[in-house]
Amino acid sequence: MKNRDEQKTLAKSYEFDNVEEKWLQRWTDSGSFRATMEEGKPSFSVVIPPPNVTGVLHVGHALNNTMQDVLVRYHRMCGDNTLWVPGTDHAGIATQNVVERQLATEGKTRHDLGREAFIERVWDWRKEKGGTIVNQLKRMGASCDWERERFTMDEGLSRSVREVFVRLYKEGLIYKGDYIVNWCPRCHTALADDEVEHEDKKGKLYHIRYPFADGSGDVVVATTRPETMLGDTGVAVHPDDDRYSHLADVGIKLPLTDRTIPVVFDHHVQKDFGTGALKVTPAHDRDDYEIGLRHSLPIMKVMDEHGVMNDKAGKYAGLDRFDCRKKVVEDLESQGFLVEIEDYDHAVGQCYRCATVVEPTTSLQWFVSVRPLADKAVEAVRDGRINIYPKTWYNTFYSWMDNIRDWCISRQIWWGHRIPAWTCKDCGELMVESVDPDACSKCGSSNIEQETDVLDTWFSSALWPFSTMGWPENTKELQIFYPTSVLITSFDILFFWVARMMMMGLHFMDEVPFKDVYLHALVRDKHGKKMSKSTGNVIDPLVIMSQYGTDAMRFTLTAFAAQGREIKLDEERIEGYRFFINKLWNAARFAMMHVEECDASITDVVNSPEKLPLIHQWILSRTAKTITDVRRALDEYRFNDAASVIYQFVWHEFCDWYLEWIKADLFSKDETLRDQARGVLLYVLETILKLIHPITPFVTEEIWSVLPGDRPLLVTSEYPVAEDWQNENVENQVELLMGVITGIRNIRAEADVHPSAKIDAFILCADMEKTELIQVFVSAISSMTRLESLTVATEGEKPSDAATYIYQDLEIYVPLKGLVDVEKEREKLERERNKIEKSLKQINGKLGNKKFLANAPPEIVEKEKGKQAELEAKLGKVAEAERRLAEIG
RNA sequence: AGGCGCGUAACUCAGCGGGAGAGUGUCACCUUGACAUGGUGGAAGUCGGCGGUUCGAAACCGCCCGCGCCUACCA
Repeated sequence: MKNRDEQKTLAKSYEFDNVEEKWLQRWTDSGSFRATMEEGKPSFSVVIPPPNVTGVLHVGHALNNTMQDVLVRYHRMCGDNTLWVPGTDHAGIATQNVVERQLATEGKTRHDLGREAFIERVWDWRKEKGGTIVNQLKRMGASCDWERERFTMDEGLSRSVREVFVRLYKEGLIYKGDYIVNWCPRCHTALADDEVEHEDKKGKLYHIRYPFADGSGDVVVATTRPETMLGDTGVAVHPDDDRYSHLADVGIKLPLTDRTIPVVFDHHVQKDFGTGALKVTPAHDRDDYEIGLRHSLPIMKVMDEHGVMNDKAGKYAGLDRFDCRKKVVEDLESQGFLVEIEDYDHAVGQCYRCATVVEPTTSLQWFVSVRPLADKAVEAVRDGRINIYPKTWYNTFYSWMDNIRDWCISRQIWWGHRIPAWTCKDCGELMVESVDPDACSKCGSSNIEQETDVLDTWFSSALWPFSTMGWPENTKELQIFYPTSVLITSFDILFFWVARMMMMGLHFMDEVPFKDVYLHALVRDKHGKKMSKSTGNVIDPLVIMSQYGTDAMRFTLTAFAAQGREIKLDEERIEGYRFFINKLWNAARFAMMHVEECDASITDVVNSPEKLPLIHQWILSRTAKTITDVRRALDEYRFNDAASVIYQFVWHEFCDWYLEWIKADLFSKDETLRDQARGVLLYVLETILKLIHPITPFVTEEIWSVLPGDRPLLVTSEYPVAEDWQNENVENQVELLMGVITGIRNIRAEADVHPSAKIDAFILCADMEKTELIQVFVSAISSMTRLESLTVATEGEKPSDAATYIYQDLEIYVPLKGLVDVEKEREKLERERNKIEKSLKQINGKLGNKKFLANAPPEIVEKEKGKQAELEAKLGKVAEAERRLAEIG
């Protein structure tokens, strides 16, 4: 695998540029990301949330795909049949808008081209620009099976869409009807409820006087949209509202028109809002529409699809809806109907694609009856076939599903899956077929016409988990990889997408589309603000990757991905994690100095750890623990925990302690000691590389490639399995030695002893076992604390004129030959004593409390007693040191 | 209006019933045979407030104060 000429000394610091490019190429060339489908292996599959084909990688994508890639790489290394399906979404309105804008620069509209030519133009655009986001995902190292890339408009997926539509129609779950929908006057299309975004806006509330037809009085109504009054077909009041009970037979003379409209009684009206009277415009308001239905009020549309007033608006015809509003208000005022204008903040619905104010309007649309589908989805979540992480989303999910309305799936645009429905122009028969018909199925006429509407983009993405695997064919992929293992996506498309996948998957596959759903937070700036171009606080992952390297970005995102919290991303943190990558790099560089010429089999020494010196047993114990913790964290989607466990282990255990500790052995003339050190060192380094590879694939693969021996690529190596090496006794012993070392270093630092100055130290400890242990490690301790000599005894003369440090029941003394700053030393001891006394007081309080002794579990009581004894011993030592200090002073 | 979430060291956050933690920053000292993108040591917190449950609360419950987000048919 490795060529001789590739072997090189590792550079002094990690330079990612060439490394990243190189490995992207090799992973691809070696087919490492290709899904395997071997018999008898567990399978792990993920489908990517398909980014819009118009998309450009933003930090949300970066987070989402890092998380997926971490899991996918982890499971691939675990030996599972692993599939990650990549692809993009045709993004109906968004893509059409992009191409329309392009046409606009040529002074054309899509109507100039006509439907077919326009669609061709969109395909051209896609061929040219549609690969952008895919290439950016590749650059991140996303280990998708790129040969299986799908597009929601490609042939296979379009077939699935058509099949689903036809089946749902034949089952009676798709219907066509004239209903009120959200209409975008700019996009000229209907929008689903969740495609409308609500934003609080400052508006006005207009109070208008509606006189009775018989001139006997009037009623005042309030509205934020006075122009819609032209379409009013009634006034509604609450049936129990005494103020209006006499109006049953009185008509209303609608101002500015010559129409008379009835008063109806409806429970929907809030008695205490305004005057308790509501104007009813069934054609332009969802609630009014429903009131209208209940009372058989006529539906009168006064606007066209551009949001311009139509003939029904009388003299206002031709005015834009907002101009009309002004004019209507003027006229009402001049004719004395306007009572009052009040400032009023309220939520205004806007198109999620173009932010145009949405106009609720009745029109002929296609709908899915979602209730039966939604019930199945809810059931699957309730009985645990689908788990949602973090748990907090269950409530939101259920309440949304309980209130779900039929889904409007038709869109009056051109780019998308055209609805497979034909109408016979002769007999009016409606045909919905999976194969294009050429004649009417009823009268045989060939004078038939296909529906011009296309389907909501989310209709095709709802099928994504099975359509990408070849449905409706029963493919091997479906057998092995469906249901997928986990869906990782942002919470904001829980309903747009996740819920609909559940419905479609359960309905057509009779099985959930994924077993787990992990909903991650949105990435915000370091102050918690939404990133936006206008605020200028956008963190661009492409810039980050160039500046800090892809691994640093991936590690940062992984470390930030705690469940259920918004992610505040701070560029400084990315820099910090880049230092970590460099730290790992240098640790490897150091290791290479010692193992470069060795045979890879030197790691065999770990097979009998009990024969190894203590420090190696210690690092192997810690390694086993780390493997266990990382695996568990990844299995439970605790990405941040996985990252921090690794960070802590690599930096603070492997580098800070282990590498420093074994230097002596590595340079030793004793071959056994040296080879043991080399072997364990190489083993632990290999394990670390494997452990972190899913998070930081590039740097680990690079280091791996220069390690001794012929080795397959890291990306397809086996993920570490924890051996039975955890050893509490070993860890306690090393902990004690570390305490001693820290104590001596502390004395040196506090006493301002120059780091290179060699000094003597004494340790007194009554515990035989401990003193013996320390005896064995005198040389290691001395070299790590730069001692001239270290004397250990169970009892003996306490050196005078010495700085002191108390650790457990040990007294550590460093004689300073008149250099002891008595005052400083006294303060230090006092601080120490205060600290001990404080905790001791707490513990004594507990142990003196009968209720505590009676109620607390015995092991807790024991633990507290142990702590008490330890603290008392330590307090004794401190007191003694203080006494001696007083003698000197 | 309802729902959800968050307030822990200067900053960003972890911990979510048994001795207050990490990273960054900060201070002091240090180019010791991988790393100054480094090492060693230190300082730093009434865990938003008030009550309650408990032998024991940063954690559980209630209320309050601040801050986000989502949903909603008060026109």
